[in-house]
Amino acid sequence: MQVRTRFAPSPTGYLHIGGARTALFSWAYARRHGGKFVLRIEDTDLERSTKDSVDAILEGMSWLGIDWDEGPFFQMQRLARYKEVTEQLIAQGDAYHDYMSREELESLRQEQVARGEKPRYDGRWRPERAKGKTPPAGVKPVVRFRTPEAGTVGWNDLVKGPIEFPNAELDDLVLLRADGVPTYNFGVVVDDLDMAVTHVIRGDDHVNNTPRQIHIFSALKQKLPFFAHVPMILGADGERLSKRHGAVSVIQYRDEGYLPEALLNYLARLGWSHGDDEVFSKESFVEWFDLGHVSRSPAQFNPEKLAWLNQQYLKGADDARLAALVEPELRRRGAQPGGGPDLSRVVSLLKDRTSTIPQLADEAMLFYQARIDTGMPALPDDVRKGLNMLKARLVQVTWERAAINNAIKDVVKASGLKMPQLAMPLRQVVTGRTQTPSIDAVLELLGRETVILRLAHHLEAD
RNA sequence: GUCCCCAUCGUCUAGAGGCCUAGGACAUCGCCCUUUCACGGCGGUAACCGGGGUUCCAAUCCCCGUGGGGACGCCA
Repeated sequence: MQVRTRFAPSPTGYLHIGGARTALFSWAYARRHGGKFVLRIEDTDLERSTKDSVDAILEGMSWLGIDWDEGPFFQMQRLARYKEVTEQLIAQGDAYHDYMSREELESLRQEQVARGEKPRYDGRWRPERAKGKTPPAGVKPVVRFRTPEAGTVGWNDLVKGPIEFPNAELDDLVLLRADGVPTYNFGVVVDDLDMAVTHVIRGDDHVNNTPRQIHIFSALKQKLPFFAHVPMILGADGERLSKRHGAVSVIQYRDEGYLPEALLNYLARLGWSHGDDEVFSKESFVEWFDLGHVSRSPAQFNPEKLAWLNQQYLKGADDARLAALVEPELRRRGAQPGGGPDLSRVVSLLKDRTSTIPQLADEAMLFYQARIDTGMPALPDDVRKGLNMLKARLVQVTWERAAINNAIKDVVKASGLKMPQLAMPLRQVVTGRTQTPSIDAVLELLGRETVILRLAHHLEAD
């Protein structure tokens, strides 16, 4: 049997973290088993579905590197098919027309809730109950599924194990709205069947839909796919992930300077594990992925760990690639990266000190600022003297790190200053900062001209 | 309210009855490295929700409680 999985988002917003992880697991399962991964857009919510959302979802997936083999298919282009299946179900007696108005339904629900019952359709238009009733004029009916009333439905969930529902808990769900658009539970079943999906891997929030879908599969006399329900991702406070938790959109992480491989690794590791492995490639993930090691309980999103992972990937990333990501950030900060030292070398020096691209850009700014504000009080005389000595030495020295370092050490010796007494003011005068990489490396990259200029400027002004 | 699911350090997790004095990672604390800050290295604090069973033996199996999450739409 060829494994076929799918990701079926509804285009009502960006691709969020939870959806991305579901997609990732589904994708990985297909890849792991040499199967196919299908993308299907569930756009039957006419009110909320947008083209922009479709684009945003595809963009998010592409950025993460989750590729699909078939699709995207759009449910709204398959209406004829849903109608056809509906008619078959009606003919079989497994579905029927329901003429209840929304208002009637609403008041029924209110009564039920008031009585402490589960709100549900009461089956008043079921064929066996509607005998002799004449449909009200002018009402366009919906089509409802005739759910079995006795017994139980269950399945062996590949993540959660056996799950069972009493049929008495289920009511007759709407399959087709009056306008001929299918509802979620119906569209899913028809599509998963038509697209030959073998493994339905989806979010935990669909567990309650599964029994309804199983009934439809059965009425259609089709074999069930395997179901695997992966737990939700919660915010750092344990609440359901939402906008107020900061970034929840995949694209937002791109824009905030995370590397796609880092987010992918983080998401893979959230709710799934492979022993003690923490940092692993996409290839390893595909090779190792299995549903048996997916956690059964919800996981809290932890931004600190994501940041750490991003730093790991930053450290190992190619300098030219990082330079290309940092450059626009520098421009945004008003710098002209073309004028200063080679950005790749700057990035190489700084990349293991930061955890995101914008932070890297912040650090890199010192190499491209036209003017620096040292914010220093007046220098003591001996330090002034030392810096002047150093300036004189630096004018002549071979411009490379070791020689610069020797010059600094010589001045320390000659001036009687301690290393920190000279090095700290030097750092601050030249970079405007108290924390930088090794000062000799910074000076080398900055270039003789800039260093002398900045030294001279400060020593005169002081 | 009803139904479904879940429960190991603050967080992500390892753990399939004896390998557990419960392991790893993030975070946190301390030390080392160092001209600063990082990086890195070493070490520390920190968990099996509670109660009953089953068993020679339970973090692992069963039951009850508690807590958390999810679902009850002509949304998906």
